[in-house]
Amino acid sequence: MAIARAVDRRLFLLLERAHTRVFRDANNHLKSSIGLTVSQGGALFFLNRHDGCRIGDLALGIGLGAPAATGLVDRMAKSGLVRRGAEKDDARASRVYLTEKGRGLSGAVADELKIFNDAIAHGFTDAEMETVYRFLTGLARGDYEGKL
Amino acid sequence: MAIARAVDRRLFLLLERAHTRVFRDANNHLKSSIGLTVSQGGALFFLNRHDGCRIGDLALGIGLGAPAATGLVDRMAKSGLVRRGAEKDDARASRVYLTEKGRGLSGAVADELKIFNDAIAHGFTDAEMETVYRFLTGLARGDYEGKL
DNA sequence: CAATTATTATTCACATACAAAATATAACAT
DNA sequence: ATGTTATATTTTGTATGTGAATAATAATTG
Repeated sequence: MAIARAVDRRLFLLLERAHTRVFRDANNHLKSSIGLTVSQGGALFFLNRHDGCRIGDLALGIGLGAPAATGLVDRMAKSGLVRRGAEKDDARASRVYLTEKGRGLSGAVADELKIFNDAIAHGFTDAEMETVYRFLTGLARGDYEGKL
Repeated sequence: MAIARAVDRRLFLLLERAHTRVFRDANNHLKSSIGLTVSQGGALFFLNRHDGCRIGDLALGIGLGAPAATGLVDRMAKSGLVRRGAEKDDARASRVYLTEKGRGLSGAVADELKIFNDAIAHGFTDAEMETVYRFLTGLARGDYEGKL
């Protein structure tokens, strides 16, 4: 276990590096192909199947805090991808709707995501990717928190 | 492959979510335990074995672009973790040295990273973690770029 | 019904990262 | 030596995320 010990001290930092690199590349890729950032593309992808959801649902749905979702929607509204709408029965809430432009682009986002996903998974068997999915899903869900 | 197809369209977004969640928790954890952010902790961890390196080496070493490293060192210098030093033979370059405070904290950072790494890897066999490492290492190295 | 508590979203101050451009210096070539 | 090219870092402008505090409204409770 001598080698594993040296390595496991870097697992978290490795995740950071992997994310930084992939996020940077994906942003450049997406910006040049359809003119969107990764965050906005992800939001569009979510909204495509939850059009008209609340800001809070969007935040939950893509794993962000409320302030991040507010800002994201602001920027997306400014560039004409979505519009805000009021909630009939609750004046606190506000809903997010795709615009024509936003809906149009969401298809392209899905295509680009497919390309990126395929590239990332290349060289791994289905069984291996199953493990990777389980790992990432556990992280996204915060499964590790009980072990801290 | 019907299910896999639906899933693989989300691999990249899953990575985003995993990162957002882990980064947020790790930041809170590190801030309350030793008063540092994850980025600053990672830099400290690197500097502990590359004390006096150039800004560019730090950027490369932790996988950041040069502007990000500049800003990180600025903030760390402001909070007394590192100091900048000139490079004798090259007036363009500048070196980064740990302060007493910085060196003292770098040990605590390593300990906290160990805790986080163990929690994150919990529930996976060595063989499974081997796959995860290979996956993340490939991402950090940009192996996928040829497949785009 | 009035007072308290909960919810939904936003604002604020800050840290982080990027790309592109600017600065400064070094190295090289003519 | 001088003009060009390469290198190292910083500056600028934008996007993103956080936590804490605020506002506005809803729901509950006494």
